[in-house]
Order: sequence, then C-alpha cells, then structure tokens
Amino acid sequence: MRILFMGTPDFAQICLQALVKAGLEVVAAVTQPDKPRGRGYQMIPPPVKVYAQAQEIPVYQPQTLRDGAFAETLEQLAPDVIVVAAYGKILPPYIIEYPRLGCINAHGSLLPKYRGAAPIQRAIMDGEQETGITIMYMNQGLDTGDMLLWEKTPIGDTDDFASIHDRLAHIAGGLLVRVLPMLESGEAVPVKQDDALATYAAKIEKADCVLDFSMNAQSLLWKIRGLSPYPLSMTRAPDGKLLKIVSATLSEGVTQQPAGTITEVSDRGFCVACGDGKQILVTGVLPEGKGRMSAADFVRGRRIQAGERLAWTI
RNA sequence: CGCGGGGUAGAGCAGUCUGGUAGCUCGUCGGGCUCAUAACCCGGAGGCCGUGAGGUUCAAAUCCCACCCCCGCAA
Repeated sequence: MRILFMGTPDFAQICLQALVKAGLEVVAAVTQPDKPRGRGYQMIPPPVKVYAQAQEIPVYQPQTLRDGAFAETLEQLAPDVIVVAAYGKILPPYIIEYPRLGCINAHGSLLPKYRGAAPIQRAIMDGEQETGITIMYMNQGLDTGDMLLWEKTPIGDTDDFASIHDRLAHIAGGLLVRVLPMLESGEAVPVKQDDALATYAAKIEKADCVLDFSMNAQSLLWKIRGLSPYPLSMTRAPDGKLLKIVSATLSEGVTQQPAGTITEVSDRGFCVACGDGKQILVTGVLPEGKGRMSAADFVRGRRIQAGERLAWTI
C-alpha cells in the first residue's frame, strides 16, 4: 500500500515514525516549507522533514497545493491512501479525492468535540476529564469527516499540554497503523459525526494566555496546565515585567486578599489569591528575558514579596 | 543584519551609571541547641566577576574595543 504522509510538527513526526516502524510503505512526506523561525530568523526545517530525510523518504514542501505542480507530483507518487496529521494547510478537493482508499486524518480530540486547530490545549484548559484521538476521513469541512477509529485517554491532575500531546501522538501513531490495513481490507466502518454535539477549539491566541486571577483557582490551574510548556500562560510581575507561569498546584487554605495578591512566598514557590478565595501555589515560572526556573529560585532572587500583586494591567 | 534581556561561588540575584581586589537569599560542609526537626544559633569551604597574556588607568566585575555562549519576545 503506497502511503503519502502529510504533516509538519512533532505530533506529525511521531505519527510518521509509527508508520515507518510498522514497516508500512511511506512513499513520500509532504510538509510545510522551511520557515525563518526563532531568534535571528534562522531557517528551521519542520520535524517531519528532519525525520523523513533521516529515513530517506522523499520530502516535498510545496508552497501551495493549489497549482498544477503538486497535482503532477501526486500523479507520480500515486498513493493508495493519504495520511494527514497536523499538516497546516487546507487540502483542495482534487487531493482528498485522489487516493482510492481515501484521505484520513488523525485529530487530537474525541470528535465531534474540539474540532479545529488547538484541540489538545482547549480540552485541558476546559478541565475535561478525558480526551483522545479520532482517526477520520477528510472532507471539505473543518474536521467534520466520518470517523473510523478512536481511543480515549484520561486527563489527570498532573497532566499538562506536553504530557497529553505526547501521549496522544503515540496513540495516533498506533491507531493509524491499525486503521490502514482495515482500509485495505474494507473492514473500516465510517461513523458519521453528530454535528449537534460539535464544539470548536480555536487556535490559541495571546489573549487566551493571559491569566485573570478573578477566576476560580481550579480554572486557573487548568489554563496554566493546558498552556504549559508552550506557549505558557502569562501575567505581569509587580515590577511590570512579563511573567509566564510554567506550573502551579492548588494551595491549601483560603484568603481574603484581593485576587492576584501574593499571599505567601516560601521555599516551594509563591501563592496567589484567586477569585474564589482559594489560592494557587506557583511552582515554576519564566520571567521576561530569563529562562525557565523554579518559583523557589524566582523568590530567592528577591523578585517578589508577599503583599505584592500580579495583574495584567497594561 | 527583526526587537530585547543576560553571562559574578552549586542555584537565583545585587554590585556596573558615580572605577579602589566581591555581597545577599539558598544549598553544601562542620559544630551547637532540641525529645526532635526541612526550625533556630555559630563557624567554614567554595568566585581567575563569559573569553581576549586587548585598550584606558596608579587601580577595572565596574569604562572602551573585539569575540563566544545562553535566554525572552516577535514570527
């Protein structure tokens, strides 16, 4: 079975790796063009490209899929199936309709919930108890195609974006390896999504990262975890500098202090008053201009004291 | 040449503007107090202040020059 893989970031790279290790025939990988990223705008290749090249799988990085050039490439590759995982471009109909076994996608949620760009983060931020991977046929809609296979995984109190992302990526790889033979043999049973239950997981914007301490402690923790280790929730330190929160836990006790007040600093970190009177213990931070450090170290550097406030005031 | 922060003891920082051989919180080691302790007290070790047998100076962590490295933002 000739497989054409399309994907870009780590998540996709892990999926591709699963296919390769399962001995499946990946004839080529399509990924986003190298882009100037990071400090100094260095050209950084997408993870999928790095891995594919190491495996000597041909890599294509079309600027656009909407011209004849890629159509020609597609003819030459003649895939039986196209596997998409976080590719980052909309596929035109002619591509979706090309493979005889179809075009399938690994999505990071239990569809029809969390359709869209940031399903993993949103699920954690919303305090969902579980999430998962859904393998589905692609169609012209936004993650609306018929579902083929799915697997759930619980979201625990200590999970964050990194842990769930990593777990889901491996689940996705496993499901893809399972579903491909099913497509070939015709065992796969497409299940329609119930649009009435659909929700959307919009891309994470900077505004989504700002912490509002008038929210209750639990919601703040969900938000912090869903955005860690990237892009990280943020607030402003008493000195007005940006302060990103890497990790936090629920602190015992309640307080009368206004939301955002630093109620206590200790060798474990510092506590912040939340809207419901509870407090969160911040344990890891990333101060503006610095690297990640434990909140204990942050406190030791004398950068914060009890009684001061965190707020997003501009 | 995208914008910006920084490299001082194992960690996080101060000191740099207003040159005069280094300080704070913690860790660590030793001792003490205590029924006991991650608590408290006393004491010690640990730094060629990123690199350059650079420049200026009587004197440089501090001023000037060059270079290396790390990080945040934005994409």
